[in-house]
Amino acid sequence: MEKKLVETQENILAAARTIFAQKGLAGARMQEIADNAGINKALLHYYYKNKEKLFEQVFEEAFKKIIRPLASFLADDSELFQKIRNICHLYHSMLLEYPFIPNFVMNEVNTDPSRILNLIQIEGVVEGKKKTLGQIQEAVKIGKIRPIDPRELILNIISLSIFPFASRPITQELLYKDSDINDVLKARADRVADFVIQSIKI
Amino acid sequence: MEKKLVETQENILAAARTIFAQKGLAGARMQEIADNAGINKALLHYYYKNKEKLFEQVFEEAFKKIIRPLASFLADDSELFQKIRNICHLYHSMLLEYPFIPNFVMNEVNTDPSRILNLIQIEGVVEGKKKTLGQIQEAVKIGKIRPIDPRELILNIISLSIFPFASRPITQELLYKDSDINDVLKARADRVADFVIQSIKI
DNA sequence: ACAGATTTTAACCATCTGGTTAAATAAAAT
DNA sequence: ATTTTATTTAACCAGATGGTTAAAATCTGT
Repeated sequence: MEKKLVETQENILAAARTIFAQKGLAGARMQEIADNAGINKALLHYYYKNKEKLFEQVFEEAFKKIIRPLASFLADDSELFQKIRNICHLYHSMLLEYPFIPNFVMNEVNTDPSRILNLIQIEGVVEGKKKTLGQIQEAVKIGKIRPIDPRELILNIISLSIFPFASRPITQELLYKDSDINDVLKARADRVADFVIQSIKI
Repeated sequence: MEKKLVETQENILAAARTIFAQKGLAGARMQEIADNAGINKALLHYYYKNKEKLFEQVFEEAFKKIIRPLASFLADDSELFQKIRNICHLYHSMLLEYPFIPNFVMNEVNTDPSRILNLIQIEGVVEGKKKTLGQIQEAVKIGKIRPIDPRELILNIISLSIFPFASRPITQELLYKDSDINDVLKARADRVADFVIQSIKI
């Protein structure tokens, strides 16, 4: 019994992820989510009281997928260049599996910024941040890397890792019309890390 | 008479930009746009037959604001490093004025990718592209810059320029909670150009 | 076979929303 | 002054949508 219960729930969540990611909270239709999950609307409401509750769960999952690689990076004790390679790989492997996440999260955060305020504290981001900002500052001081604002370095790494996924339809049409952009993105983790390291190393 | 006609129309468009950017096509309400424009719903429909037509105009404007700096870059005859500085400044000054555009465009393109297919051909992007891709390849060949796929270089420049605006709410909360992120973004054009050039130059 | 949980069917409802209409007013152009 | 255009008011409508309900049917563990 447990099995079917969980299975149906997972069908609903998978459908909700697809529809919400494509159309957003306002554009998604409960009927379409039900269809996509292979059930009917009544059963959908039997599992999730209302659209908002279902959305919250999907959004929270997605947001955590975005914030976790960053938290890992900030808490990582490795040497700086290795850390950079690590986060690039974390983001790229996550985004190849869930390419819809950046757009989805950024869009809903834009619509209702208060949604993240509760979610952003958790996951141990705060503690790790101090450590890594200090590590970068130290690397600048001892002449291991060029002078750069640590926050800027982090922002650059994230921008290079995430933006190509968020902008995929345009980027594909504009730059990779002939080739397979998925292969491009697959190979990109190493390239991004090299690009960043090349820029800061002395 | 002309004056008032144009003024009302501009009020409507300004309101539509605000509401559509915040809530998307599906989430926007015609009543809210009318309120925001200081008119009533009947008059709004007197100017724009329906929501879709109004949205199309707003979206087209926004998309052109995104694509034009890129077209400029691709058509630019300057020396490569100067071109990179140029596009970084173009994007940053545009986005400081219209910070909502990246999110808005990426989101709606994601919802309905066919929307850009007509818009992407125009603006002389196609011709310029060949030129700049060749220029970058030549720079690699003569050893002016490190080996890099030209499309990748372009994608990196755009990622670094646009992503921080698209992700502003999260970035602000995460990295720039104490400082004013607007000042950060204002100073960023030069920093991004330097970051890129530093990475590719030999 | 029985009890309890899951799923379907199918109808229903209240509300919201895009869009319309028609008449009255105000403003501008002639 | 008269005509034309812009704007308001206020009511209305049809369709979509989130959500509910109740009864029947199906499944599952015991």
